[in-house]
Amino acid sequence: MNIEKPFENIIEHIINAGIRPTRQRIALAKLLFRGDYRHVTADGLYKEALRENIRISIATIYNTLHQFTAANLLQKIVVDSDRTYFDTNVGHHHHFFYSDLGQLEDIQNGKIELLKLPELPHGTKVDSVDVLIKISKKTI
Amino acid sequence: MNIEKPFENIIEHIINAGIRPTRQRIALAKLLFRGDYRHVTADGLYKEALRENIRISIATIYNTLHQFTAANLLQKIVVDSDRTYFDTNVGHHHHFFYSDLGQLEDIQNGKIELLKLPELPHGTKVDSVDVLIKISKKTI
DNA sequence: GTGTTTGCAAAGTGTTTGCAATTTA
DNA sequence: TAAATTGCAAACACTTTGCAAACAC
Repeated sequence: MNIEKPFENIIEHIINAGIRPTRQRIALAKLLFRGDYRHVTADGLYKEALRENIRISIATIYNTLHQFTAANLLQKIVVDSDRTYFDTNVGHHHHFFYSDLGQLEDIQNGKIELLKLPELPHGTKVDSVDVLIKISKKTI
Repeated sequence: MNIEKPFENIIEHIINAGIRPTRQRIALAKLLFRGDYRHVTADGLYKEALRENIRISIATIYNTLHQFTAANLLQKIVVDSDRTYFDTNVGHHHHFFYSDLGQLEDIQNGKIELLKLPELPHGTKVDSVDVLIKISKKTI
């Protein structure tokens, strides 16, 4: 059985990433990194923080999301042009997007495979390959 | 050899789509549908129109792009959260995105293949499957 | 003529920024 | 106490909207 000290681990986590563990950043890290992978938007995380009585401004939410992203604790996902999503799963993987709900869901690695990549335009290199499967409720 | 009347064809094109061929819409359609497939942004198309001495407002650019999209003359592509791209190629295909340049390029059909799609969450159906390959200039 | 479309300016949305006050090390 | 961070309000970029004037049929 694995005895954890989740709180300290999260602080270590962000310290190791070279980020000063301020009250706000610790609070957000606790929301983000305690448990399953998550997909959050700035506004969603802000509301969640308020609900949990974390005193924080939306500016700090944005700052923190970007710092965490720069430190590779989060990954930015582009799904629709209205809002930016951040994924706590920074490994390489693809996504379902529930168009109806505006919600992202990871596709397990290995559940999808790209056969045959096209040849790249001359003098370029691949930065990322992303598959996005948009889904919606089936109507009989 | 195929003798075309591109101007009339374009008008027919939008009339067939159930869109009234106003001066502005014809002008934009001529920019968009005369020749190779294109990827445009609202602002890019606006500047291009101004350069060609087409008197039009940015509001009308947006209206027209949306009407054309609703009529399936254009397809919206989500690449980055700062701007919306519209693709004159409405067939199913995937994209390269030059991160450096903010430019989209079609991947020829058949150049990429998805092997194995994941099973969908229960009660859902696929609306679209998009592959986006971000590329940038190779630095030796 | 009548209903549609245009263009302007104003409003809206999500995000970023400048800067004084606060907090961290 | 020096340097980094926060939070507010203002600024921003892109997009949408309300409405009177112009246009298409």
